[in-house]
Amino acid sequence: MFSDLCDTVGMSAGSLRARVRSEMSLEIKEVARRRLAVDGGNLSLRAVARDMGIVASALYRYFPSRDALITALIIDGYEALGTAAADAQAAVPRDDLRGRWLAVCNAVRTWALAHPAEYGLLYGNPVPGYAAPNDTVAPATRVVLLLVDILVDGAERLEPVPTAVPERVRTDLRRLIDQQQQRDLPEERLDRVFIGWTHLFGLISFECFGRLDIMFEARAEYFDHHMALMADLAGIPR
Amino acid sequence: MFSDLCDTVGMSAGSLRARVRSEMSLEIKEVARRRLAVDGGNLSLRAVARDMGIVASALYRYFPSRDALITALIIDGYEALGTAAADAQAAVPRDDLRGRWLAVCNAVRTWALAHPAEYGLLYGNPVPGYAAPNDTVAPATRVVLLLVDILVDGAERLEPVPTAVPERVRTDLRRLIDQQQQRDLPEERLDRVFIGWTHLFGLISFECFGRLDIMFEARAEYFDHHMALMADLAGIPR
DNA sequence: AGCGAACGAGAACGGTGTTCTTGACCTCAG
DNA sequence: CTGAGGTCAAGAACACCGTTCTCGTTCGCT
Repeated sequence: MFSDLCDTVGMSAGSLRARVRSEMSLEIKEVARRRLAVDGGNLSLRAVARDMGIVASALYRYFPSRDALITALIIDGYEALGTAAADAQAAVPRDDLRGRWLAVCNAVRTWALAHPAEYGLLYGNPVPGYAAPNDTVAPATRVVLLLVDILVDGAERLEPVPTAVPERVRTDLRRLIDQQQQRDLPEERLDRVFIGWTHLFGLISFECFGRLDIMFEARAEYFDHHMALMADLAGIPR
Repeated sequence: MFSDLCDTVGMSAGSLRARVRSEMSLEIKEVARRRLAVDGGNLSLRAVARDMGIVASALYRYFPSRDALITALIIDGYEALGTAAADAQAAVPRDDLRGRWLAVCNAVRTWALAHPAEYGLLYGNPVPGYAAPNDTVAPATRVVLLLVDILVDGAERLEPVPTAVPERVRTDLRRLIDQQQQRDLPEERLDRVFIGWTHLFGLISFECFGRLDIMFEARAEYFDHHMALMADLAGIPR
């Protein structure tokens, strides 16, 4: 999206100017991520600029506003998270459905615990006054699509799942299936994916936001236990 | 906690001063809640003061800092949410276990959708630089305790639940059971309560933070569908 | 009746995001 | 090779923000 910006400003794509410009954008985001990790959710442009030995207004050459920078961080975050999950899954044999399911879940948890502030950006409170632009919805779907892939891949080996899904919910599911061109995915199976997806991020948010701190010590086992149950619900054989 | 403050400052408990003081505190919180509902997560003391026709520094007579005001709002929020859930459950016949379960879940969802900014305060990102004081943990447990109550009340009518719970998780559960003096609650049953509890807030956070907006239209049915499944998992008979 | 505490106003400090102007620099066309 | 135009960082400025402090005023209790 910011490469677009370069073009609109009238810089030829491969020019040296454009290269240092994009490197500068990368460094700004990198420093911002570090600040985010240190300070928590409130990102200060002036602090980022200070860390770079630069004045705050200079950042506006690269990002039109603080929200734009945050948006870029969010997109990068979704992509990093999606990549981490995809890589973890790729390391598991393709026919080990349960292994892939748990690998994805654990990768998401690991990434979230390693980048709590970024995770909060992605899955916590919407930033006030800030409406997530459409650019964020595509990267945001990567994790759930990974889960879908697992069930599509192993379709014939899955255990049957109850078909009782409320009619209007089934309609929504049908629409989503059509949008994603996954014609051979039954609604009740996608339903179970969404149940696992909801639970995955519900539990990680609880852990990441500190709600389990005083309750559970064996948080890794607790997480695996939950996600194994979700795999059961999705009909993934043991 | 702020009545304590009054005492420490040296005001006799029932005095007129103390009364107008506590009324003032109430009004500040009320105005702050309205601001929160309008502006979203970022609460501005100056805006609150402006709404009250008062100067910002005057607020410091009643709350020692912005964090303290937010803490008060959080505690009030937990209590309002807990009360809403308890009231909804009380309106259902005591032996209708599933009805009570769904009533609690729906009450939480309804409250969250009616007070999204407050819900974000309670269950979203931890406020940056702000560590939840211990005063908030007790009110925060009310909802899950309501769910526990349902299963304890109907213990003999519940369907059996798999006893396979990882050892270290079982230890955590055992400790929680002892802390809450619920000696007759099996670990695997409490486990299922926590699964439902996690899913409840996971799904509501998704909905409240807008993650379901473009995916599901039948959100109420979707929610009921999920929570009914959680009731199944907890062994609540149909 | 008078003392002292609580109060609200206001100024001040250091922080924030954002805008605008200014001057230096680089790149490319003539 | 020179000049024009675009890009850049800097800095001042503006309007906010939380917080602290000081200053009269007010008001309740003894």
